[in-house]
Amino acid sequence: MSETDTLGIHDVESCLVQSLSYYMALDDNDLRLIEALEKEQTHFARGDVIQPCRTARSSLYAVTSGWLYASLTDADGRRQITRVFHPGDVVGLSDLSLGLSSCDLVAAGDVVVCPFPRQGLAPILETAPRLSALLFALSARDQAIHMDLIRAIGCLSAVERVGFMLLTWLMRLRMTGDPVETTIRCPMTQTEMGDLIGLTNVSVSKALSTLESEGYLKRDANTLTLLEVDELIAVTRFEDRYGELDTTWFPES
Amino acid sequence: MSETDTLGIHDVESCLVQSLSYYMALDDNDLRLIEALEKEQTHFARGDVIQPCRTARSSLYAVTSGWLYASLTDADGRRQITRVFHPGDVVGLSDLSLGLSSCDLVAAGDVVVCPFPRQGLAPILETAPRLSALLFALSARDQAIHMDLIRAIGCLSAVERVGFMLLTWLMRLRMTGDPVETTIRCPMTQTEMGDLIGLTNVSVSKALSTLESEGYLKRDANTLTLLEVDELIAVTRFEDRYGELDTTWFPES
DNA sequence: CGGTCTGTTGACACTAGTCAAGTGTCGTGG
DNA sequence: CCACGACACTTGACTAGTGTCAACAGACCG
Repeated sequence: MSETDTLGIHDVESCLVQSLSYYMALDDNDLRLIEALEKEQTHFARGDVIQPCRTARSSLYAVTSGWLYASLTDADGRRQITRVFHPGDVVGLSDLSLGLSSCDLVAAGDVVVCPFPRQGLAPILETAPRLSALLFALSARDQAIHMDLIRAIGCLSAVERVGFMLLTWLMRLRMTGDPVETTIRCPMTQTEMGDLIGLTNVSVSKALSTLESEGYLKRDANTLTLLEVDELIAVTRFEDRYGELDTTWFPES
Repeated sequence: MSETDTLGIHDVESCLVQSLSYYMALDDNDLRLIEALEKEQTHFARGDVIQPCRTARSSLYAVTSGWLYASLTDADGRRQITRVFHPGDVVGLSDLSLGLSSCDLVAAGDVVVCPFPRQGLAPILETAPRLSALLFALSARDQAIHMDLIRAIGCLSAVERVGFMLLTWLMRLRMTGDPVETTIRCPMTQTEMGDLIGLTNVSVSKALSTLESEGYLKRDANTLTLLEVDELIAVTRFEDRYGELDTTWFPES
């Protein structure tokens, strides 16, 4: 199931450093603080519950590789996925205010994460105002992403919702990868996709077929290639939240 | 439309102080920093747009009185309300990361807010680690609230969604008011309610009638009284996010 | 080889949307 | 004081988009 190792990470460029420095220059103190968060790595396999719902004082995680998601399952079996995380993301900011975690964290594929306790944030807040501001901004961006999802589920048709989901993933993957990429290697099943955007697996299947027949999409195994990105953006009224981060209000370094 | 005054706020207990000190003891430095955020008050009337979508370097607001909401209107007229704010809430944290604001901010009734610029956060981050942590935790709680809304729109029936919405408001109002209150004086129209939970005004009307006929609810003008709170919580699988805030990870004072 | 999981497709049901008519309230202006 | 329009809400008839159910195909694995 899972395995913990204590390998140093100094030989590889830290995924969290890469992700955070995308937005802001990090000084030596920032780097040391971030490194402290990533000193432990844990592996999970597809379907593993990384952290169950209602965990007390839940951990935070920096994602090193793979996809994972936060989900909530009702007593009657209905499941809602509220957020999908990719390498470089910080997981768990949304539960910081809660004594018990609000979601299951589930590995969507094979995953490597670096868990760290909430107390790991205290030294950052005390000694690194700019890094604190960056984490604050990332928490804010998570909110913007949630609001976009609310709009998608509340306002868009089934086909539009699926297109929206694919665009969200593409723009996120472009942030830490090739900025003109059009292909997504997606480890999630159609049932999981449906649980994310409020549809059944059947509707997802039909929507993907429709997108394909209308020329927006090419499929091959679990690889999805978007063919008409700009048009899809227009149809779904998609807004990219990953491209830029406003840092003008941050404290001076 | 709107009116700005420069009255001191020292004579009345600040709504923001009241709301923040509900969770954490504030020291003199904290109080001075918060006071600086509330030095200006602005009034708006029902329907006024407090701040339009795509505003550059959007302001933050502390809500003094009244309800307001964040909404997004599509070109084809569909509108999604993503969040409703009440007195004591901090508005705008979700747009901190964005150069242009993602939502319209609209007054749901007559409203008094204290606007302050994003730069107002910098001195807090630099000199008040515990207050920074509290704001961070509030941003996290906003996320938890968004995730609950996503679940409601994605998983619940029309009647359940309306019940969920009423419970959310009730628990929020209990936080800064009477903790056993069961009555909500709601300034929002049924169309606005529908835009919040992904329904039409017609469905909201029918759902409210159903809740009333099943004994969950009593209505009188725009006053709503919940009669079977515990049962409604069970039916909608509602989780209260307002009761407690985990402060155990905060830096030492 | 059989079992499990994922995805596809078709028939049908049902929830919520759409449309429309009508009521009640409020504010304005004659 | 009443007439009028604007707006919020209610109710019923009908429609349409997804959900539900079921059968089946293909991939993978023990």
